[in-house]
Amino acid sequence: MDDLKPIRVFLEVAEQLSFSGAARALRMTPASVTRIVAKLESDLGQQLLLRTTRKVSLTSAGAMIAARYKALVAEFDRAAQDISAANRPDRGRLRINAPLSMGIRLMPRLIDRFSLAYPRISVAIHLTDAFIDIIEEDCDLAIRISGPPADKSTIWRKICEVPRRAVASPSLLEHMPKPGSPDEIDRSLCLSYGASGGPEDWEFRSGGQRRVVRAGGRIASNNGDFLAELARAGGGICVLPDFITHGAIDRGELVAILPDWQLPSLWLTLFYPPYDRLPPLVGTFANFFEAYIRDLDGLVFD
Amino acid sequence: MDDLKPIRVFLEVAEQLSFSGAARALRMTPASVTRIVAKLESDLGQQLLLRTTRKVSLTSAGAMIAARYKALVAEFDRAAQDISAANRPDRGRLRINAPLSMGIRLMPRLIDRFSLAYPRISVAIHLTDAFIDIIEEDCDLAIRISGPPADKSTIWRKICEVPRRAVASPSLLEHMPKPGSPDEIDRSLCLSYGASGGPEDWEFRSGGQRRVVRAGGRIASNNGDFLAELARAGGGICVLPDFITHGAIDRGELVAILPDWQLPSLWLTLFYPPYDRLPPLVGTFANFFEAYIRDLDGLVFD
DNA sequence: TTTATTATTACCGAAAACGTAATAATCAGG
DNA sequence: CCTGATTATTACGTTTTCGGTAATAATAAA
Repeated sequence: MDDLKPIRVFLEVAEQLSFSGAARALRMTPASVTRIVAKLESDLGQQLLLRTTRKVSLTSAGAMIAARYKALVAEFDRAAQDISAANRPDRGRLRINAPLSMGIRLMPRLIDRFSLAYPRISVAIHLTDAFIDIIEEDCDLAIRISGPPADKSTIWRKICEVPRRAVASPSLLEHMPKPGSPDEIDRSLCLSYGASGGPEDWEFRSGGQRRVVRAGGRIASNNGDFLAELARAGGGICVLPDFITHGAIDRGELVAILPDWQLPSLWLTLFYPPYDRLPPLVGTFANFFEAYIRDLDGLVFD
Repeated sequence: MDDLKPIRVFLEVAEQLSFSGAARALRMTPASVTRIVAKLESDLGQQLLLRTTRKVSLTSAGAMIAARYKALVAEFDRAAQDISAANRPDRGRLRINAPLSMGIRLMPRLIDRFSLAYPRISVAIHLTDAFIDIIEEDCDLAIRISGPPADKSTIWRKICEVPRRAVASPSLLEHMPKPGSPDEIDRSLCLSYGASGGPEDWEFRSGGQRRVVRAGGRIASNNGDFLAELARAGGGICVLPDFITHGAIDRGELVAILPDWQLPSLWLTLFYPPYDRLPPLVGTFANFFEAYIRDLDGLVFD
């Protein structure tokens, strides 16, 4: 009832006005053609063809139905062809998810280049800092900046590391003793970053030493740019990726504190939904993305 | 590859974003849904759905393909509905074949009435006196006037008899002795009717007597009206159905000769192609046709 | 009349579809 | 943290369907 094959067989018979001719054209036996057309007629409840052993012709109903189905089958084939043609690495639609601060700095130029290189690929960018459920969200690929991923239900690909440093405004530093070690940091001044609004652990390392500062100040935000602005205004100390702070540092609006102590880098990672095999389009973007980042000079986006 | 069922299943899953939900909606087991969708993905060579045990979502390709196929399946269903709705006795298209002389007199008014009674049926009338091969010609029903049919490859239905008589013009009769018996007819004056142009046998009966006149005059035609006109002009004697000659007889332009001798009537017959079962539309017309002829007063069409 | 081709049917083996049951993974609630 | 419920999936056995071969009846050409 839902099979196009009997319809195709009938159309071939209707065109050739011969069962055996249709059988030859479709590489099947005349017996099959007979059976299939007979079943189609039975299913439709109307006679489509008039046959003697020597002549075949269409009934009125048969002619009408053939015309109708011919157009429909052609449309179906066109759709099937489009669908298989769409399964190519250089055309189609991509839904990309990226974090806000990084997305605003990096993605516009990157997507512009990508779109130039692959004009047949359309891209939808969704920017959010939420820890999205990559499979519930409708996206083909998510860009995240975080620590090494632990989630096993997703596939990820590390692109590069994202160095961070602790920064504060010069004005703030004037009013407090310049810390020589993490232990000397005033924790009430620490602006913590995170979705929960809870405290954040800053793990400083220098040589063999390791100091953890629990940054649970009065102010927290899930947005790095907000924290950077706050720090620039003298509101506290925060730990942020360099790509957020380097502009302010160059202009002297922010100063790196504890320059001899390193913080563990975050990872710039591509997350995939649990594909059985990667769609060609996603692979195309992933490769482009990796190459673009590699060619950047030290993750300085703007 | 030509089956719509996997597509329907996929569309249901895509809509509900649930395999088991789709299974319930389609009255099948979740196992079947899984298998069918998996096979569809394999056939298309692309992943359509992302699934964990708890969440299902569409890939980019899946969303595109679902949209495309949804429209196509809807069209297919519409076509199927149209086709089954067309299988009704009161709508559709009829191709009718009728002989010329009779068709011109009878059919216009008949078809007009028919069309009024069945406004949803469209009719194509093909007029010809040729002995058509009803199955090679594209027609659903043929009206013929002839002797009792012998063809066994067609189905026929006798509607009524068509009386004939021998006629000539009054002027012709003035110049020859009025025949009292068929034997006295001048055979060189006999105009024969027939497709072949060959002689025609006229079988006169009166009481128990029987006389056969081989009408093989100098002039023959396959058109009754032509012969009637020729006879009216004094060109000879011919045997024609009353419906052709009665007008001229009423006006005195033709005169029936040998009024005491009867010629065997022809049959007005409906011929069907070798249907396994009669299409409803054809039955509708056949019944209408028979009733129309029955209500006519002595086959006087005009 | 003979021969060849046609559409059809019966029969049989192969392939596909289906349902049942079992399994692993995930979420909700106590 | 644990239990129960629901999910998608897979394995297995059965049933159904499909397809080819061969035989049959009918027709056209030679």
